[in-house]
Amino acid sequence: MWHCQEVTSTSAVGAVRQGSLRELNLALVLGRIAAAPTPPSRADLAADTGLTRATVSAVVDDLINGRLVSEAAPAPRTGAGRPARGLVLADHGPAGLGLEVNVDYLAACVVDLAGTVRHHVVHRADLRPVSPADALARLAGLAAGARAAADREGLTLAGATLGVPGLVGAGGLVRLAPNLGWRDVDVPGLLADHPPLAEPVPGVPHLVVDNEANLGALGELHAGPAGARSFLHISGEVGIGAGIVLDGALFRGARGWSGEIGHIPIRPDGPPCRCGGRGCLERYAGQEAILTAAGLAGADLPADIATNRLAGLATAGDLAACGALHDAGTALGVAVSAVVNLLDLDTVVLGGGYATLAPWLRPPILTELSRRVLTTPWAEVTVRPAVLGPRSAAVGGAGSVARAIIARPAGWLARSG
Amino acid sequence: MWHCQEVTSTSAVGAVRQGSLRELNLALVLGRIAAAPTPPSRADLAADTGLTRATVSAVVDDLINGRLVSEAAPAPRTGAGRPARGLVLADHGPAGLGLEVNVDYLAACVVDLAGTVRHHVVHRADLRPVSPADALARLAGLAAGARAAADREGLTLAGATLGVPGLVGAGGLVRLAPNLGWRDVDVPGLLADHPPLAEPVPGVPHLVVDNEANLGALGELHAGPAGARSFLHISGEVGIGAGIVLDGALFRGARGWSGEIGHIPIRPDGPPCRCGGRGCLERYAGQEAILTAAGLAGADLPADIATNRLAGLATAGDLAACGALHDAGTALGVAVSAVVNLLDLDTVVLGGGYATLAPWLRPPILTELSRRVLTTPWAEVTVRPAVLGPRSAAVGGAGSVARAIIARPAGWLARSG
DNA sequence: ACAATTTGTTCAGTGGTTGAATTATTTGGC
DNA sequence: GCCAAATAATTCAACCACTGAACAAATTGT
Repeated sequence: MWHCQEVTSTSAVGAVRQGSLRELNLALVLGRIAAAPTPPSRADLAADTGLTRATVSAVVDDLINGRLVSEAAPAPRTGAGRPARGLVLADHGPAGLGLEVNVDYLAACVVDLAGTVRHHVVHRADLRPVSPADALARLAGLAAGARAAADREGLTLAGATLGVPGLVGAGGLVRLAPNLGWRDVDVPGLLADHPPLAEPVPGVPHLVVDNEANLGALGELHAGPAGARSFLHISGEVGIGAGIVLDGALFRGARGWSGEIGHIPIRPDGPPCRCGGRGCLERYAGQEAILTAAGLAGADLPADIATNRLAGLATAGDLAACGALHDAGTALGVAVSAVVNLLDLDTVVLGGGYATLAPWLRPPILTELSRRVLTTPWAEVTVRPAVLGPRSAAVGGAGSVARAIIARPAGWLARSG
Repeated sequence: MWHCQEVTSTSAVGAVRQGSLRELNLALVLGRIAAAPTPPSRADLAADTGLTRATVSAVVDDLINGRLVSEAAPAPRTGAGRPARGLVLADHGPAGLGLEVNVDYLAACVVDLAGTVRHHVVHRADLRPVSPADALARLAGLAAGARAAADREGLTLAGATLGVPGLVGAGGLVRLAPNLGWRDVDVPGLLADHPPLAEPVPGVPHLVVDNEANLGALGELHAGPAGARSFLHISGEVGIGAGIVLDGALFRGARGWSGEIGHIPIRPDGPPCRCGGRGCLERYAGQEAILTAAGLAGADLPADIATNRLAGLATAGDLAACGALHDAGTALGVAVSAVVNLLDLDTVVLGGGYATLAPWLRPPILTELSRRVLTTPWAEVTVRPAVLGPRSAAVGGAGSVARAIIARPAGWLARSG
């Protein structure tokens, strides 16, 4: 008579008109095709979704005609019966364009519906002395190349996402990117001079500008293990950012500025931080702090080179390097303990520069977690490096465009008939 | 050509069958009636939702027949035309039962669809020496009284929610309620001996057991200002818990154990905490810490009496009391800064015992926030006491049952025809 | 009294799902 | 080699819920 069960709060969706039924079922079926480990048949989908086979057939026809799905060999089966036709996401339909501006490189990539990276270019350059307009002009060049590559592959770019290392406000305005030296840069305005980078598709924004750590988290969500629905993705660059994925969706906060984990207070009376606070995490686990403690501060190397050298020293057993990483990991562990106590996450992903340094950061983080997290006796917390490695923002951004189409295929289908 | 806009991740809803259309529109229309500041007419709802007036009429007929909605005087209007008939949530339909077991009281209340508290009983008793079975037996007595009250008012109890000050696992198992002395208590099992407290309604669980701070947050969500969609509700009792509301939904975490803000590390090398960590917030801002600092530790008073006395001393300008509250507020401010940096929340609600102490806690919290939150220059953070006051969990739990029916009215309508 | 206006209902029409029957294509037994 | 069994996919009449327009109802203002 008594039993307990959660009521998942039905998110108040808008008006449900007549045609919404088809829209919803297109999204439902396409989502199942995307999530299936092997190419499902129409019959599998009918059994899986609860729709009738007739409806699934009609829906799948629409998806195939719209170049979102194509037929392939199904999962092998034994026994009698007409063989199934497997359904997979099309490799010749829409694709997402991912862009990234960071302190010492530009990147562009193209990701198709299945999440496969079909094109990826990284252009190394120190962007700090370059004006935002010039940096974005160079980026537009990379984007044009990516578009040509997409055309060659038979893909249609349906939207673009740009990652920047900073706070992004409404309308793509970059409020503050301290390590790039940007302040109140109107990115869409500056990119408007260049030819548009994607076809207009209803429901998919032409250009989204987002924090680099957020996009890294999205990349991890789609490229990482399928079960990971809630996790913290920490991006250790010059600053420390974090993308928070809750229940399979990026959580952006009231104004889109969530994830500023670098300024969580570790020691309230610690050394002052440029943010105005004291004892922020960045002062203990930021790139500068780690390199200084490891004795690599004077070299003034590009970030990725310095990180690799640090990893090399630590592998060789260098005491200063190991000590620096241990201390940084301990500080990270204190901050992550706060986050896990607050949000009850079961997974923490080390991304950005931390992806390379994960072997040394992980043990002290786990030590602090086991010491400070209340629920440790009942539940493990997994700490692992990002599967996409240190430069995941562009891929994550491009993937998020592809996922937007999978989440709402009706927009793409309405594009041109 | 370039513009920026978020793609809200369409949460993958289950199968969308034929009848789902009606289910969704029932929820849509009922939700608008619940959210409207004044009783809307059918025509208002049609304009508001985008459905046709014909559809709205049909949907409203179902809702009225199912005793979820009733007609009332509409908002006054000037000008010509047939007068509208206003629609309000029924005061004679389903209602939620809210229960709470806390350290020094039991509570039961009945909340109707509109969120009105129709019955509320608080039974003061020190529950620490009482066995869980006895405590729940007493609670069942209060619940029976609440059910009788609901019958007298013409209400039908559609579900119950029980709040406890501790970690709740799957199936309503209370893993740990330290201040109550409970460990691995099977609450639904112990309550099964007593007559069921609510009618079975599809889609509404008979009994949900949840953390008291979570329920307080839900109460705040529904009783507080309509605009508050994301906030942190801090419940300061013997321990310090928090309920996190994100985008209008309670965030429970991977295992339902989110909100353990009391064990966020404030000073990593601070005094040891009973959780095994060091320098946890609870050691600086927990009830015991505050009362000790204020010189009220020896009195061994019930929590609410002690809190009121402390507030009295602070009002009178007592230096020890003011200093204790200032220090506690500062520690809270450090922890809240971490949370706001991480989640970018725009509102923090002081609940539980903190509701009474808010006038003294607020200033030091704001000071720390302005110092430590990166986005302070662009965005204010509101810190305010809970509108439901210090004993909000039972009301919040009962309200969540009512909201579950509003979110999915089809279950209630299918109940008996 | 009557036009204007707004609300709410009725009703034929339509889009999309349903469920059963039908066709298509393979395996396995005789 | 042929046929029964089995599974996949399609076709089609029925049905459900929404749509849009016409209509009835109830009030205000001239």
